[in-house]
Amino acid sequence: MVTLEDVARHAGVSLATASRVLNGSARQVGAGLRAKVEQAAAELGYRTNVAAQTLARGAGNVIGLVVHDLVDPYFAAIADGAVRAAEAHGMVVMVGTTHRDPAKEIAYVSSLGAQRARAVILAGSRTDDPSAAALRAELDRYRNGGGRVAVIGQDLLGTDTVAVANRAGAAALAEALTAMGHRDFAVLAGPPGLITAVDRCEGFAGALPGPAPQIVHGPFDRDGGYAAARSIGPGVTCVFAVNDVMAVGALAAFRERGVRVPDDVSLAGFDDIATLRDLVPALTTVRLPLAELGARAVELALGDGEEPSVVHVEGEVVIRESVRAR
Amino acid sequence: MVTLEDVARHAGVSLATASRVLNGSARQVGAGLRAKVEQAAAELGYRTNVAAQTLARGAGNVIGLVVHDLVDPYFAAIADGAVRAAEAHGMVVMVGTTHRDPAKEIAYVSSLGAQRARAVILAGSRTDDPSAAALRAELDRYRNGGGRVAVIGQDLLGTDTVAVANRAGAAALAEALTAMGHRDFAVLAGPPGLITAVDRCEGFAGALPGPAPQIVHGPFDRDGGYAAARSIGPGVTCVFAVNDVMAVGALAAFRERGVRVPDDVSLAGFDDIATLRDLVPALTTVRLPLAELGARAVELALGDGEEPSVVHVEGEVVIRESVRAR
DNA sequence: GCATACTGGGAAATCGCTTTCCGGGAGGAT
DNA sequence: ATCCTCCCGGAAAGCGATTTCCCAGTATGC
Repeated sequence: MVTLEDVARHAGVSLATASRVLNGSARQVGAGLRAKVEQAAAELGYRTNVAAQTLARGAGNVIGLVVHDLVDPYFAAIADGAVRAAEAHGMVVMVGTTHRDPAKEIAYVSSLGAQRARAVILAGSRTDDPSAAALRAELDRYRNGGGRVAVIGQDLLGTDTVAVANRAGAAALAEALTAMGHRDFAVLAGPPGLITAVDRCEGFAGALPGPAPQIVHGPFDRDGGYAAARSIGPGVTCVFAVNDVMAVGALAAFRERGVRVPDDVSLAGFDDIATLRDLVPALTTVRLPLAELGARAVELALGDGEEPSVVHVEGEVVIRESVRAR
Repeated sequence: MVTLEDVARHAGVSLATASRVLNGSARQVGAGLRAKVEQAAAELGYRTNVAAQTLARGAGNVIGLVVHDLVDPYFAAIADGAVRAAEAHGMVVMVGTTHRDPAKEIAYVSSLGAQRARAVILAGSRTDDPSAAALRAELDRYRNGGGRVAVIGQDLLGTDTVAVANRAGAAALAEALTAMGHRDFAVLAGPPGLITAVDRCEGFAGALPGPAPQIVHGPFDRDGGYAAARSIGPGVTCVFAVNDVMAVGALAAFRERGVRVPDDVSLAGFDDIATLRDLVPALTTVRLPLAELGARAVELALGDGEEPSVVHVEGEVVIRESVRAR
């Protein structure tokens, strides 16, 4: 491998000068030497050793992104946004997938700390269980080492946050559905302890003028929606799944049982994942700018680093065929 | 940050011993000292500085994965498999997305080289255009620096490869469709220069006993399928899209124009992406073990490194509702 | 014309870890 | 008891950059 020293020798300058030319520095270098160094680097095919650079500088160019599941379109979209934004800043993204295991989330933060990652971004909502304390401890340690942390979702870790208006979005959806004549709702509410799920569920229920909705708990994924939909009691005219992948599962369950959407029951989700586009019927949902969430988190984490700041993002109700007025 | 030296001092041993205990080494360390070091590390909250380790060892624990688009379920599934496999080997994955720009692909390989990444995995098929030479040059340079390269798709870069039997899979599909009574086909063939697309198209066409299929070229993504489907001529009873996302687009186009699938025309894709599961009608396709592709590529790239080896993966025809016998 | 910046170049000290090499002590064979 | 191995601990030389000083040369202010 060609090292900086090789380049310097080849160009007939000192190591310091070569470094200043090739890897950016506050100091200026004269045009003549600068050209010589650049040419030498090109001829030799020099490539910076990022590990050495990271060691010397004390900070790397890696941004860590921790998601639950890359196959879930929700996280895929966020990751996409994050990768693009990182790229624009000359950073590169390392992804970890936890598959909803809090221990793995902690392990990833720890590993990213070891990498001296510039920032870590946590996507995917937290539960309120005891492992949260351990995660917080790990994050604190990471930050004490000079790292930055940004969270996508709820503002509860005391860090930079891209906060999603889950309650408001769900409430707006509830109002829209009510305005279309629905009164008897079921909510596929996800896991009882998952903050995002709880917020959406409560936001929705709180905005309902009529009777309290039927609440069905279950996993936060497609199969969770599928299972939950099968245990909805009678008399419901409209079902709200707290995220789109659950709604997709619910739709499959309805289809299998011969329940027609929207003729027999209306259905709405939350997130507006890309794959909804080709679903029949098209799914009513609350649109979130997913790629933007990822990108904003990156910007935040790369920001100047004063007080932890919170960016608020709102959802927009999108009514599609899966809901019919009563 | 607490360094290894801090730990060594705290434990009253030398740097070398601490290193051997904490970061794995061929050499043994006596039980007494080992315990002291471990305790000191725990008390101080020591965390290895990976950058320093990489520098000293000359090889890091990063695997680079370059895909076209994380939002495409095909790549998401591959990435998921790769991340899991990497994790099992104590490695971590850095993803880059090219959005089908060959220049970006090269840039990522270069950047991964600078990271001293242990291996880079290229997913997403290549074109046969001139930039291929530049990519090859960059890959060679990377390998000369001691890196490993694995490619998912076609065996044409002279590296470790997870080769997909595109021709055979498409041929098997053609036979299955023919056996169901179809004779008049259209192929949504993707871009003319894209190897994967060409292989699937030719494999399909070559296995057809009847007249040559109608070939419609277009982009390799959902919208490409949508557009291509709209320009299919009359008389066709069955359409083969060279990948699933294109088939999904085609389905949307048909639906909009009132063409019923499978009543008016049958439709098949290739890949068996996860999102097909909730499509109506369920899509006939050739199943590829996508996550496994990613995982196998990682194994290959981490293998002992003799001759470049090629793993062959076959597709399996899966007939679903979107195809009807004639 | 002289003191005072200011500019750009280079020598050398880090950064935190791995690993080679050296050496002392324990154990086995003769 | 002597000699040879092993075995394991430590000192120190890198790994490839960045950055702080130090310095000479030139520009600036009066």
